[in-house]
Amino acid sequence: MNLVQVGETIKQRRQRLDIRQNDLADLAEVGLRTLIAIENGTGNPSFETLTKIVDVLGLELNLTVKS
Amino acid sequence: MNLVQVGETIKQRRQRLDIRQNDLADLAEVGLRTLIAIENGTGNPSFETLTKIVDVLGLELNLTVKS
DNA sequence: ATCAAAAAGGCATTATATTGCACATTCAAA
DNA sequence: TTTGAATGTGCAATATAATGCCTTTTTGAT
Repeated sequence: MNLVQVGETIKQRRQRLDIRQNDLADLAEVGLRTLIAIENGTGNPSFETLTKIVDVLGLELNLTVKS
Repeated sequence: MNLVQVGETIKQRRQRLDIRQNDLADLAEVGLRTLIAIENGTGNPSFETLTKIVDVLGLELNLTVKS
């Protein structure tokens, strides 16, 4: 799971939930610029920023042993 | 999965692999201070920093739909 | 109890993530 | 094809993550 994949997952999930970037950014309490960068695989969000977005979308981050 | 849990997971994995913080920091190419903060649940690492460490430890980050 | 190595904290500096504003581009509906 | 909404960018300012040096605390072995 790299930054591009994270961005794709977030974007797809947002679209499936039919939310606009602007609203997701508000709900997650992050800047629109930040959300855009993440969805596009640009940027390098902090864990906290990522968590805020992920939480709103009903997604979760996991850390497991690579199989 | 919050920052504290991430720190615990990393620390436990590092200890299981019998690596010192100093060596893990070198292998992952992050500062020792940064690693310490992460393991202690302090700080707020960027995705990239987290990935560097996680990669060395044979762990992986996943983003999935919360069940 | 002593000692050495590992872990952790204080502080200052540097690098960079986050943000808002204004503007540009893309897209979908009328 | 126009037009408004959604998405995305350039730039500058601010917040904060990352780092190193030095010191302190903790841990584990003898």
